[in-house]
Amino acid sequence: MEKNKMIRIKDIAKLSGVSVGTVDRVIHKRGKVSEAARQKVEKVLKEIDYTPNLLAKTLGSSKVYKIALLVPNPKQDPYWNLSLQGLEASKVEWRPYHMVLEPHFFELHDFGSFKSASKKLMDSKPDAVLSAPIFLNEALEFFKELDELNIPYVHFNTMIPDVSPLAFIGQDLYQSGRLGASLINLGTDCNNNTVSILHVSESIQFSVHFKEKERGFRDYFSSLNNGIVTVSSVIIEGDDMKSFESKLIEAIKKDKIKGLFIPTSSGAKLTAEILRKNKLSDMCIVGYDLLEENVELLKSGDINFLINQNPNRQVFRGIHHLANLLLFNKQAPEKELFPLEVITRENVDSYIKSTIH
Amino acid sequence: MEKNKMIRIKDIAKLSGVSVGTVDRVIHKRGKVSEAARQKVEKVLKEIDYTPNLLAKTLGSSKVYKIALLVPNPKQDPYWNLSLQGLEASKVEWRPYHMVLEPHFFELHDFGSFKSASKKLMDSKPDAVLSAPIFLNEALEFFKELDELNIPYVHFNTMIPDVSPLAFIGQDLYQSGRLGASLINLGTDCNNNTVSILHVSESIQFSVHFKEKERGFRDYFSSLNNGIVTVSSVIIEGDDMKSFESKLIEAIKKDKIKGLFIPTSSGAKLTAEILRKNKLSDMCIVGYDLLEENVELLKSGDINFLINQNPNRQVFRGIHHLANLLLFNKQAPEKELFPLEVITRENVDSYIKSTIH
DNA sequence: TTGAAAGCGCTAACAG
DNA sequence: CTGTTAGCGCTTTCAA
Repeated sequence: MEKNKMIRIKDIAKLSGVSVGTVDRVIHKRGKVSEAARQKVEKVLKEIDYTPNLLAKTLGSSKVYKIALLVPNPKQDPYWNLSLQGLEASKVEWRPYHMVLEPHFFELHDFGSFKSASKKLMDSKPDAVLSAPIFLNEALEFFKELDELNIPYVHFNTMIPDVSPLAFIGQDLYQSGRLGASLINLGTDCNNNTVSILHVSESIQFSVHFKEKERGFRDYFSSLNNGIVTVSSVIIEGDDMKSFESKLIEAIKKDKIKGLFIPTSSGAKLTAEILRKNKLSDMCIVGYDLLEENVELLKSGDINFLINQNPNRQVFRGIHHLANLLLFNKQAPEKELFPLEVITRENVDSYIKSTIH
Repeated sequence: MEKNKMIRIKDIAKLSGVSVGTVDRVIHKRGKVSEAARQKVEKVLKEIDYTPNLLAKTLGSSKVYKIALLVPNPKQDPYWNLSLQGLEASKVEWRPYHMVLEPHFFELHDFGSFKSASKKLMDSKPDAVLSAPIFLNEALEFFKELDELNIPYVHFNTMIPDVSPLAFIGQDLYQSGRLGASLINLGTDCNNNTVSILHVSESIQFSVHFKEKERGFRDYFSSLNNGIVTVSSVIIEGDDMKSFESKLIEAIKKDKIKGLFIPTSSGAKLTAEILRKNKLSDMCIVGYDLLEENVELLKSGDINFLINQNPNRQVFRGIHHLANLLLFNKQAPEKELFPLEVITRENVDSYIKSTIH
């Protein structure tokens, strides 16, 4: 079944008639090898299937790898706080392999703080970077810089154009929108309804993210042929929060809205409070992510579904790929798409209890 | 932040005034240590926080651990085939740590084959066992034997009484039944319906499993106060397959069944085929697990929901716990409950694509 | 440009 | 009973 013995550098050395030192130099391209020796070794390497022993490798080496994280300040937004939990899990996972993980935070609505955070990050000379690509265009120069210095980086949460990270970790946002639509379709009893997508104080920087979800949402309903469902959209801008309530209520009354799709994780709570206050309880609401407040709302029946983006695991996997690259030189898949998890009142506890996930 | 240096056996030796050999003997309780030396070392151990370096440990040791798996023959049932995929993932995960994983199969309906498989398993002298506890009572003596030999074992899939494995990995089956009920409740348009749980050729051995699901299913509907839903149950026994069709159709007609809950992963296909043949399309069906056939049915709209039990990951986690025990002496949690994953036509692809999960 | 050799932290065999 | 020592496979000097 299994190969009898693992092949060691020593074996390769013997086979190619050189010393272990030379083999090591060839494998790691550390130069200082004659053309003749290099060819002999590479010939052998081609013929056999050598996998270095990770244990011996990190035990024998003093090199410490540093992976830097660049994310919005978790104190500002519970969503990013969730993602940070993945960092802690990663720390214990990789500590044995000399991997140091350092988060760098910036303020969501302050480009200046992004500038300075990314500067500090670069100063720390990381071997790799995991980043949530906020401030899209403005941050392009940051990714350029990483490219130039040959520092590998992985993106998560939102896929952005014109950048080619080593990998992207996240969900299919279009499909996420479709799923949200299908859940609302399930939850609203009859046809002949209006449903609406509610954009509540979304950062402009994320427009791609929410546009994709909206596209999926609308496509789902327009491809539905059994009933007439109208899709509208309500937009609540950044400092519009005072008029949020009146605007929302007005739209609901005018369009007879029966279903609300809220693509921001923190929008559900604001909305549910308004609906409750105005005694509008026959509404089907789909929100995002297992924030504590959202879990409450699900249990109390104020909202009907959540779609879980699993930000903590996104970070965990992002670091996994980076570590694998640094340690084994193993290429990550270009895209790792996460499952679109449907959370209801009846399965939410099972998600919260499952520690790992 | 981090401790400056990791503490090594060498340090402990110096602190307690003995040699590394003695420290090693104390730590591993290999005897051959004088009371005086033991006390000195243990005093130091108590004061500092020593964590052995796993890399050095497995590198320096020739010990190979063997974990045996005892599961139904995957060729007989696609469900168990899924679970076996977790084995392959575990193999690559743990190979670097000298962990050998060996499956042992038995036939689902043949107690004799269970006997001989478990016998062979014991003969292979495993260091730990992961098992799906089929043949409940009949297998008790097997677990007794493991207890006596002090071989740790973990159960997955179904929790059984009167046995205390190191850990149980699986789902809350009662809640799973409730979830199934809630999905059917969503999927059937109006109230005043009959819904039914369909027991199709379930192994008697699993009765606990299905009883729990049924209990949750019934409880959900009886706690519902907004509509009158009647719950019936249709039982198709092992060799009753010829009369399956007539029996099912008869029940549907008689009770005006609008929703079917099918707690076996392989039951959905049989049922869906019959319904399609008899042109009964306005039925809400909830089945289990991402068998290829079930995925097809979900996509074609013949069934409405699947609840994913994630058997492959159950195996993966079970082995994870066992390996952690053998390697680090790290205790596993008594129960690891998995999230109850809701699969619909709109998110099924996202689950299939996500390799890891 | 090369080979030899000294670690990395732990285990296990071997003399005392 | 106890200390010493030779590996485990790889990295990283250091001479040659």
